[in-house]
Amino acid sequence: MMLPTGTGKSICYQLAGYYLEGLAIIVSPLLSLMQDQVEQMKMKGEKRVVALNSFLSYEEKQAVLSQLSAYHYLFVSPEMLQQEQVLAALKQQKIALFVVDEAHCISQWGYDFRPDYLSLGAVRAALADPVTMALTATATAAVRKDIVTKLQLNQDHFKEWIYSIDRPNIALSTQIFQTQKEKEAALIETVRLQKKPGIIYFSSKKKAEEIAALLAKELQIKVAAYHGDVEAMDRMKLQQQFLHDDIELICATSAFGMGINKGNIRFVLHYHLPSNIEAYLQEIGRAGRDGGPSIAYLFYQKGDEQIHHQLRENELPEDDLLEMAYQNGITAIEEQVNEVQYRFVKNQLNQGISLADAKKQRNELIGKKKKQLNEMLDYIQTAQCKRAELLKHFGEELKQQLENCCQSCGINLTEYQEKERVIQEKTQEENADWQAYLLKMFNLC
DNA sequence: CGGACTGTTGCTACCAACAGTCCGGTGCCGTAGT
Repeated sequence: MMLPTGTGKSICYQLAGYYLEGLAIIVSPLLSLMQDQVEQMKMKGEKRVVALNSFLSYEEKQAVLSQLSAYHYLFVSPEMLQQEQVLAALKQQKIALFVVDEAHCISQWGYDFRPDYLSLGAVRAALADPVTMALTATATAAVRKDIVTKLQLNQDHFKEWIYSIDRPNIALSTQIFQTQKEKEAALIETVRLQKKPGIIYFSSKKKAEEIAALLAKELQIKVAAYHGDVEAMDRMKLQQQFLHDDIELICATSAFGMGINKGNIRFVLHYHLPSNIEAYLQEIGRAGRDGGPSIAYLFYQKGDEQIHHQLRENELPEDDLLEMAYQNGITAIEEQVNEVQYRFVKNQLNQGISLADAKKQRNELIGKKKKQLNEMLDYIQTAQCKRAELLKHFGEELKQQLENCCQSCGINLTEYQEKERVIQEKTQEENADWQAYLLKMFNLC
């Protein structure tokens, strides 16, 4: 099922699981998503729900596994399903429903970053081919086909529910800059005028931190940086603060997003371009969930794509490393490769793939990523309607002409901007408020 | 890969031209050590 976030993806498996006999397994990509879901379901009165993950101690995990029949919903990561003990315990149960949430992860992460996503098909087979539901908000036709194949769904017995990816209330702005200075100046000006809250996306953790500090200083707004190096506890806090409008702006890498359910995000700005169009759509799709007028800005400067070239080249092992691993075993290259490279080689070896095929698969994957980045660059450059381009990528056609559509069709920016006078009054008022509050707290007035 | 930044050279007094260096994402798991 492909349907936009906020339209009730969770209820699809919750309701089905409720009426079916047996256990519903929900595969989820993030621990925080699992915890959220479990908490929400418990709050609504469903107690037979548990998340089996590394938050549990050894004893707790054993306890869950030994009394699986007491549960109706089980949240797990794809990695957890690879553990023999877990799979063995699940095999003893009647599986009512096998759900893959955020199913685009299969295609997006399975080939390198999180290979256990590709083994979900084997898990399904081991569980005697249970009824399966794959859910996502953004997947191209190719990705959907990949999901069906990798999950080993019966080609004749599956049905797709596909909804439009178009978000008419999000205007699509793209701007091209000659130097970094120009881009930064435009960023400050845009953020100053733009209605908040908002998210700014970066391809670099360092840049996210840097700009967060700059904006805090220049505009005196409540802003925080969010990326993979931020501690889990701090991440949770930031999410909560953002959710409650205590923080009005987040400077983030792609780490920020999944599971962010906030209605009033008024803009998403890309300081760096994302690595592909689907990622772009996912990221801008976090704006305007409440249906209110929102805008996506994409700032591009020639050369910005180099980050992605470099990341891609470092991601997978070169020929010499592959050859060494195939000759002398995986341990021979352990010291020279990163975790993702190591796992890629290990997987190829474990699956008995030949050296020539391993090289071929690596090259195909790199080629696919190059193509995806080029599509992103084409989108930035095109003088055609941006919305029509995005829709075309997902096999859709633009049906209606919008008033505020995109850079090519024209956007009336004032629709999305604060009136500066109002901001200043508000800030002064807020300042007075917290100062008075502090004084009162310390009994100074 | 190519822009941004830093340091050196070269010619001559303040700075232009060039060479060299650096950058750079996403999460699960188990285990060891603090």
